[in-house]
Amino acid sequence: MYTVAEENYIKSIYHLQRHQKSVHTNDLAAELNTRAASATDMIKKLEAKGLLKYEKYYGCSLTKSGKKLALNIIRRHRLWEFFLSEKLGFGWEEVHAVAEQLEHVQSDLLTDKLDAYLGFPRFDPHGDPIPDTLGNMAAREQTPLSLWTSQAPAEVCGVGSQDESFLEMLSLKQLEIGCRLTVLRHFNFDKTVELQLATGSSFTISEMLAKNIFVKPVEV
Amino acid sequence: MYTVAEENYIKSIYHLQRHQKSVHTNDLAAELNTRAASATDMIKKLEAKGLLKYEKYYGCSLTKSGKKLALNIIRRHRLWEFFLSEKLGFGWEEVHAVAEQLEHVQSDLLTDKLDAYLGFPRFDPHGDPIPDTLGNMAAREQTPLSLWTSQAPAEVCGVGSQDESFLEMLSLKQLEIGCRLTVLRHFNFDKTVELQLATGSSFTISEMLAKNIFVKPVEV
DNA sequence: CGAAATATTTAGCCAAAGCTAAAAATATAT
DNA sequence: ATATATTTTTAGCTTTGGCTAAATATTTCG
Ligand SMILES: [Mn+2]
Ligand SMILES: [Mn+2]
Ligand SMILES: [Mn+2]
Ligand SMILES: [Mn+2]
Repeated sequence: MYTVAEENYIKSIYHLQRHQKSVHTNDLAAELNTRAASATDMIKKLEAKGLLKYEKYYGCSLTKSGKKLALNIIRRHRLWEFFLSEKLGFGWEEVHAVAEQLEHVQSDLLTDKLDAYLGFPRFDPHGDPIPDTLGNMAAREQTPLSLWTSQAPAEVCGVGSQDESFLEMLSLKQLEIGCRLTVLRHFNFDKTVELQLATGSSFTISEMLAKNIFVKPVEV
Repeated sequence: MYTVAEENYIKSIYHLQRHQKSVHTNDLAAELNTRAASATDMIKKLEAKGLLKYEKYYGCSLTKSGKKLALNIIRRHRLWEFFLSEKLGFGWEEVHAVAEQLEHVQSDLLTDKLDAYLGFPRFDPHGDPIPDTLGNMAAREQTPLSLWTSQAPAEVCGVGSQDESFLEMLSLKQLEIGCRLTVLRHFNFDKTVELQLATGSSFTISEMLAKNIFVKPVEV
């Protein structure tokens, strides 16, 4: 149906659209490690296929059918990540790269059978919600630790990057999905955050790290 | 490492090589549903990469490293077929098409973890042996029913085609891998074969069918 | 406002993998 | 042994998805 390149563009546009209303050529090119000229070309092709709306020099945004396709690709990606992590024993820093390939296997039957086999999981190993067949998914709560001011205990429920070294660092510091902690204080000078794990150990993390760890209130 | 097209050529050449010493351009093109001119082009590219030896107007044959690659692709293909059939509940006539896509996911870690997860299976759902990491696999016994003259009970252990309608027909006639039967007689006139299942029911199958069902003596 | 900087598009390339039609080599048949 | 048929290769074209460099539009700043 769609080429790998087309699917990668659609997925990237979808992700960029969460932050901007309209997706700019340069941002898209950066996201896909390609050049603006190439992005412009592909945007035109995707518009011709009715997957997005495009206004010259302004940007593009997905149509209904573009969004539907994006959600299907994201569904495949996250289901495979869950499979790799849960069934095959991959580390959460390893799954993304392999899922980038697996997400392009086109078979709705496969996707749905995989979903059922995995027990209809609602979140991938990074805490991102998995869309169902219709494209519905859990709303993501993503308060970054950098903005978490409450004294109440918090639970790590997501991460803001798929970077391998970032995820490895989190594992090393025992900061994985589901882990509980309290924020002891925010240092205003350099925006570092001091926190304490449920295990008792406490330490300080950089602003960059704090921005990429999402937490939610601990369920009662 | 290698493109999908390259991998498909290598795999086809490997399969054709079982029958001919040297693989001819036309046969290769037919196998891949493409044209002789395209096959010639790709053969040259693959020779430049050291995967095969090529003599103009004569044909080509895989080098050591070409064979190694072919076995790795076949390993991936058959492991995925086993996964789809065994874990996801696909029918044996459905797995081949999906495995054609999955076989091109390139990650040795994935292949090996999948192998372990599946319990190191030795045969795929069609009875074809699965190569291990080193490329070793069980020898296949493939006496077609058309040549099985013994009165002794035989066990179905392989099929000679991946065609969906063929495999569906076999399921319908209860002729699946592992099934036991005895050959009652060969009709010389039209080469049809009369056989009897372990269930007691007996019927006659066409020459074409008989040629594509492989059997072996029942283990004692 | 107008100049400089930045963003985007266009034009003109390239490589991969396919195709058709024509040329060349090989095989077959009279 | 020559003529015919088949197979294979070559030449030239197409599409997809890249690229660079130049042109054009937009934004920002003095
Ligand atoms: Mn991912
Ligand atoms: Mn991808
Ligand atoms: Mn198969
Ligand atoms: Mn394939």
